[in-house]
Amino acid sequence: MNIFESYLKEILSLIKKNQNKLNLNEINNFKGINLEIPPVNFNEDLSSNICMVLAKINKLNPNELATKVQALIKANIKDFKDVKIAGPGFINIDLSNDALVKIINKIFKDSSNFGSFNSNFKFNIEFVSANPTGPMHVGHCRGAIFGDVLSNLLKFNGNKVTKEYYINDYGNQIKNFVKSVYLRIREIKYEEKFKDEKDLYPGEYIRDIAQKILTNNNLKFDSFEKSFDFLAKEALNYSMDMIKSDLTKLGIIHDSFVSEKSIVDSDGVINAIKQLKKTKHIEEGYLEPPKGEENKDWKKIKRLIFKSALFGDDSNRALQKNDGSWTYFANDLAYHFNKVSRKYDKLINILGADHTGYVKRIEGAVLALSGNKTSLECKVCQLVKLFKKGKPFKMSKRAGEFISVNDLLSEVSRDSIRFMMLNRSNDVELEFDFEKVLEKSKENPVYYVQYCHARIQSILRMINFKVEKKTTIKKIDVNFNKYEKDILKKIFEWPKIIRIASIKYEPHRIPFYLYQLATLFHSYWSKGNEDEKYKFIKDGKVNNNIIIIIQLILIVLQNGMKILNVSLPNKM
RNA sequence: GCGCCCUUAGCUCAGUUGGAUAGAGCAUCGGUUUUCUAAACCGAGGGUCGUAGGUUCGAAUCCUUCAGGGCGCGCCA
Repeated sequence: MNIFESYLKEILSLIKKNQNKLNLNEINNFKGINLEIPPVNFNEDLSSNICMVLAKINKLNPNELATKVQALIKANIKDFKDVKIAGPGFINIDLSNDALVKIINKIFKDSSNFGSFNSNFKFNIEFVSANPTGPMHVGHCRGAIFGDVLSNLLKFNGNKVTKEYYINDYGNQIKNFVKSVYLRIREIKYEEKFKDEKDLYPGEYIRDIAQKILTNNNLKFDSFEKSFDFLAKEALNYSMDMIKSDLTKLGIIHDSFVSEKSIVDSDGVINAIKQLKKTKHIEEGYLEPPKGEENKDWKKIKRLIFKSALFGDDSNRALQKNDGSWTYFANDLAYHFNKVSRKYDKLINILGADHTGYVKRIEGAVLALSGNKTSLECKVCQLVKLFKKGKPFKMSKRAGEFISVNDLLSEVSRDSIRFMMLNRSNDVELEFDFEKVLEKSKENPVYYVQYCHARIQSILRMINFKVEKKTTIKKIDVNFNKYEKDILKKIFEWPKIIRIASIKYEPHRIPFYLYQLATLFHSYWSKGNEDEKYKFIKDGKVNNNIIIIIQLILIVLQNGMKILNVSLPNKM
């Protein structure tokens, strides 16, 4: 819903009609022309760069053009109270009260969709995909919440979104994981000492899994090889249950879980390779030795190679190991071929910072596999730096020392974690101060926004006012005061925030915006402390302007927090 | 060495896909509760937007150079 689109159209058609008078030859390229809320220091309701853009294309003086356009608009568009020229050629517009009423009614009419714009794509967003070898830790949280909120945001605009989790239940890591469980079982059942070898998982949760398996089964577990298939299935189930339970507690529910093993077992790799051989993206050949540290396992052997260098990757990538078995990347090709075959319009992967080097090859792979029909965009979330008592706190699953999501959730509310993890752009590192997040105070932005909602609900309770879904207003009794106007302008900005957040896949813009909106409200509210005339409630009543304003704020808070999936308490 | 990301107030960060006088929070200093929720508000100080060029009516934003920091650079997953 673009609430100013109709005005922009009116202006454009007016200009087209008067093209000759305005000396405009080129008029078909309207790219970059906008009509939006001016910066805070300006009092006008709307602002357009139209004259500057058109003047550039037609090689005219922007100010002269603006003077003519100003006269045209003034004479023809009734909803505008005043039209001014400012700066290098901006057209600034004051709306009439009638126009404000129209816009506000538009918002009220379809309040639960206020801010969304029509979009109808089929998305697949893959996120979390934490290895099923242990519980989720704090670092996983960021990508998890990012992906979840991005999904909500895209759905808000009318897209269809599949939230997907890729289970890496294949390969050496799983072997080591299952071996760890096996050894813990031996420890419990036969009192054998747990050997702390370097690739094993020493974490306490492994013992829990072992214990659960023992409780439910009366097998001997006298050979690792013989027990493997059974143990792998059981241990992975317990592990995934842990992860799913953590995700649920964070408010995240995936629509789809895809197993790497099942992809490989159903000849997925072979099919993907067949496809890529057709398109000549795969060849048999030799690779250069790896550049970083020396690798004693490296062998110069003829093997299948994906030509990822065609897509900007540093080098081509091996699909087979020394023994001819598939690499992780080969399996991933199969998985993404599977995604492509499910006919999505757009694929998104949310990755951790340690996977940046992987982006080009996998994005290239999707283009190759789909014949350029499907695009994959990888969003990389930078590290979460955990601080404890002023010192960085390192997490390592291998070492078994980490703060799990479960630990975190036992002390910090889900709301705070969700809001906090989105309070930075995904491109920058996030400092997550354990102590700070534990504080339930103004340090924590989520409380500030929730408090805004609680205050509004308190007012509504006080005057016994019931908010109706589809309300309308007929006119505005008195002009909005400057505080109300500032809030209105912020409200009118909401669709733009949503649009940009959606286009750029940047959900962090939402918490930032909501915080700003809450600031304006708290500020206005407090004016009543200084000046009696700004008190909201007088003789048990609230004037119409305030009723309008707080209902609008409610709409935005509700739509925004619904996307974030953070609660809005009525009382605090 | 190569790739990706970052560099904006003392600190942590926003910044509208090129717009007008670059903004918040924290910290510092000073104010506001017999009053609708002080979990709040108001005011003050604080900036060569890392450096040097370029593109144009206009650059924190785009291009190039250099410097500093982070992540990665397997035939691990």
